[in-house]
Amino acid sequence: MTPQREMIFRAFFELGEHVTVAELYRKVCEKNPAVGYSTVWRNLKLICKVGLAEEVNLGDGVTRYDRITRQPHGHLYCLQCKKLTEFEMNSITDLLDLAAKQYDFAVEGVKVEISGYCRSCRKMNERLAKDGRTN
Amino acid sequence: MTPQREMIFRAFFELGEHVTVAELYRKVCEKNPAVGYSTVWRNLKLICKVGLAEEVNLGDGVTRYDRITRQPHGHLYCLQCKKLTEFEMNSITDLLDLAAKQYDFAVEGVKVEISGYCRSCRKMNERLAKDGRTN
DNA sequence: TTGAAATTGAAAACCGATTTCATTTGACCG
DNA sequence: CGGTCAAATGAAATCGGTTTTCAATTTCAA
Repeated sequence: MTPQREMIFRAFFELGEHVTVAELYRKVCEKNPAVGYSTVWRNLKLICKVGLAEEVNLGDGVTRYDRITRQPHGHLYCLQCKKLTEFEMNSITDLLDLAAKQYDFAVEGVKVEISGYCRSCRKMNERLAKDGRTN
Repeated sequence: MTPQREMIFRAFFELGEHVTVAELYRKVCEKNPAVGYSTVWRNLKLICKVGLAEEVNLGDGVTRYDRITRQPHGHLYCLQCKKLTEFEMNSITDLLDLAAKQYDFAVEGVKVEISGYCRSCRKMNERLAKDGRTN
């Protein structure tokens, strides 16, 4: 266990969910600017390999890393502000397991992503639309 | 409507689901090798923009394009043979809509991916394991 | 303490996605 | 029919995140 590794692991768990390599790298640099980007990347991969996190891919070009929590959860991804919100998914996983069983498929992981528009972005859009009309 | 565009649209719908840009490009080149890769890419994007397909991201580095079908469906992704299988998802989307509603989230799209091991890969692994033991 | 194995940092390589730009083409209007 | 102009194309360059390379350093067990 090198000091870099310890620092990276700590920083990862201090940060919230959905961490990117760049974010973690920035965080680690605050403590020790000498740590290399590739070291951060490799240790993030390691965290996944030992089962403490998993990669999340939203198709926006960057890989995020999610702590693996006791509760399976899905993601609400706002297409406008890009914010990621989690929702609990207990009842849904049962259904998914059932679906997989029909194909004799051994489930390792489940990813559910709902994309759309969050409340605050919709409100903002409504306001902007109104302003637009009155001008 | 240019001949390239028509050819690309046709080819996309002739190919099965989960098409990559490279696959479509190859397919189009069979008919007309003069068509450029970027044209294929741009038209694939266009197909998405007009609502005939959507991007699928499995985190393996390449973007796939799925025809939008009447039925919402999820994906079974075999971690070993990389094969993608679809499963019908009517009852599940109801639950997901419900979950989104609790966050006052306006749903645009839903993606469900189950990763794991398909039947045939598991069978093969069993066979290999047995062979290993008897040697 | 010592040597093998693991880890690190900097830089380069990689690779799919996307953009640039000069050129061609299609659609529309008179 | 021309003429024109916006849209589309093809080749090549660029972009940006990911991953690898490699020499130097560090860890750790014996």
